[in-house]
Amino acid sequence: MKIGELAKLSGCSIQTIRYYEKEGLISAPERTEGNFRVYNAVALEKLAFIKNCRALDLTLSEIKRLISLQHSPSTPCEAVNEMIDMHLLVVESRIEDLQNLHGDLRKLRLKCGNARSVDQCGILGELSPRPQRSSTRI
Amino acid sequence: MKIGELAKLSGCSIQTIRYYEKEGLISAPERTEGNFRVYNAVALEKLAFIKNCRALDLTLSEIKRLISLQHSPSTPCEAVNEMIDMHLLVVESRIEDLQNLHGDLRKLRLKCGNARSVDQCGILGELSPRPQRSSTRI
DNA sequence: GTTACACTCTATAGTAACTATAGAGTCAAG
DNA sequence: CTTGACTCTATAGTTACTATAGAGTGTAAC
Ligand SMILES: [Zn+2]
Ligand SMILES: [Zn+2]
Ligand SMILES: [Zn+2]
Ligand SMILES: [Zn+2]
Repeated sequence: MKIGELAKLSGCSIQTIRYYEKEGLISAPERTEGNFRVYNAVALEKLAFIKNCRALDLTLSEIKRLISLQHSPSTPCEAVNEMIDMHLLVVESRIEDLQNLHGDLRKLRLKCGNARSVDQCGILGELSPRPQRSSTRI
Repeated sequence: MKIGELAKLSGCSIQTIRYYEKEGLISAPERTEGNFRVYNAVALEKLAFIKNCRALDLTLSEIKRLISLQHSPSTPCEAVNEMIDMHLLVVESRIEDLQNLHGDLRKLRLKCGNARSVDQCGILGELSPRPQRSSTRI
């Protein structure tokens, strides 16, 4: 099959497939006489693997590492476990950051009601630094 | 003050300050005879405003919009409220996505114990498409 | 006066993972 | 033989910076 069909079957765009090839995530396929790429079912599996990994938000370089690990099947798989563990930590800290952000945004949202003018806006007022509203200091 | 001092006081890097100027978030300051940028306290306040907004993950173009709103102080501030509301929705959906991802990663992590070889790795097995393990079909 | 040093200037390239073109070529059908 | 769908390469754009290179500025010591 040509790249268009592979794109449809895999759910990756044509440009993404060519990009993965350029980045070394999939191997360069055979070409027709007219220089068109020709793929087989194996290519589709490789793309599916990459898609699964991307759905877990693994980076392309992590995926590359996994692929290269697959090329030495008898080595221990510890590195895979570690990668997932690291990933879990990153995701957890991102969630925490976003939850803090969410709290900040909600507090900020409460600073302004409806139908004020820009210079009276509680939100903009909160975002602006306050040089002389220092009633808390003597 | 020159850009180095502003950078220290504001917590933005020198390059970031110049970048904000190029992007139109802060106005181009006066220059010395030797072509050095010269700032005053107002510039510091503008940077503080931008920093506050960035801490809430507002994009530079959203911040630009807020700044331009501040230039017409008597218009209603509805757009500000809407921006924050939109932002809350985006953050909420990102959190949800990440929590789903977290669940997926944890489930995946359980697929592999310790000290297997790469070709026996439960994680890699799960990430790979399974062409003939179709025991669920007839 | 010159030399060392810290600072600043512009312009450019890099980051991640694509997306979107431009302009040229391929190939089958009508 | 032309139309149209497809493909090719190469390049630029996305976001919010960061990191250079190479040149110039300004001040203080010697
Ligand atoms: Zn990772
Ligand atoms: Zn308001
Ligand atoms: Zn937003
Ligand atoms: Zn494993």
